Amino acid sequence: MSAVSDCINMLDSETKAVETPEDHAEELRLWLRLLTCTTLIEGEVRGRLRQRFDVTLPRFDLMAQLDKAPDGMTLSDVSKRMMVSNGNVTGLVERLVESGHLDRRTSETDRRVQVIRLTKLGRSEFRRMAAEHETWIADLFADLTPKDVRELMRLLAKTKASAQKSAARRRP
Amino acid sequence: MSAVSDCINMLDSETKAVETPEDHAEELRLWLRLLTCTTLIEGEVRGRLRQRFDVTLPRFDLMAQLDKAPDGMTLSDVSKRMMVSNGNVTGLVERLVESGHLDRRTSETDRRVQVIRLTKLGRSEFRRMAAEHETWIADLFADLTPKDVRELMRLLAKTKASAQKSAARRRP
DNA sequence: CCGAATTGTTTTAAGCCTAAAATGTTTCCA
DNA sequence: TGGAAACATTTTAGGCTTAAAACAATTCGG
Repeated sequence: MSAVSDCINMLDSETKAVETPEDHAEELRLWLRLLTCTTLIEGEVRGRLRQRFDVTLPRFDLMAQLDKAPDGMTLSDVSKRMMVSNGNVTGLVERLVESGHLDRRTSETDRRVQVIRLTKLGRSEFRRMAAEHETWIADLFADLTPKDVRELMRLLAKTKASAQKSAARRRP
Repeated sequence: MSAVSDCINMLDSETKAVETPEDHAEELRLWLRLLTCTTLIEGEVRGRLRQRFDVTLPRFDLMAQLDKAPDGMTLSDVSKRMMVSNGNVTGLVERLVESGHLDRRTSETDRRVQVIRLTKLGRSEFRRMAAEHETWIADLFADLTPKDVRELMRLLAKTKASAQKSAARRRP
């Protein structure tokens, strides 16, 4: 390679002024592996919830959010926490109110807002499921040492921050 | 704590004969963080695919599988690779055949089997999307060092193996 | 104060996804 | 060879999910 092309390449890598097709195969593989892990575990949890408790994963997730909020949450809160669309929450809540697990009421101070809470039934059923759920998760991760867990936590925190930054770059 | 209870606890942890409510909060947090990362990145990729190419993520994923298999794949192959149900693939393929991206034919040697391939259109569109997709992923993971990437790959491989083992324990 | 943005929720249309049952085909083996 | 088991796919019924549009209530700035 000539001195001139060396110089051009150096400029490229320094300034990013020219498009050189870089190799991002490693990041791609990492993303696929991350996705595989999540899909695998999620499918396993979904199946166990259905078999043991005849409940779906989204219902369980919604109840988990509410269990942490004794004073209730608004639908937008839930939607942000669960990272799903608003309309999605509307339907989910509808079914859980119908089955007696949730209580929904319009806020006294802002008539746009719906506040939802677990009912007694909802809370007791959730607690029962959550206890077992925790053992499933422990079993699924059983081969990881405490050090592995710590290290994964750290790297995933870094990953999350990186992805959030990238997302913010696109729509500021 | 008495020597007797020491002894009992030791037996517990050695033999797992008695149920002691152990603390699995760390594993639970790890799972939630893993899920958050995946959901975040998946949502971002989904949005970009829709905006730039008006294509859905499942369609893109299916085409990605086929791009790696020039001789085509059977529906079950695809279903296993993508870790989704058979019926799901049927519908997905239907729509992609309809739009001219896929070619589906019954196997000559086994009339149960459907073999699908990318059409010329499908392949060229996929390659165009994949090139850009790769840069999105690189950007989403941009803050990870090469060492971080390697370490995550290793730990996720271990996680996957652990989860598969746990799943196999349940349905052998 | 009043209209314009903003905010919270629901609706709509389309597609994705699953588990289970049904259908058609091949293989296995007694 | 005949039928049972296994396999590949489709169908079914129901639920999940999204983006975008519509609707309702509040807030904000002039």
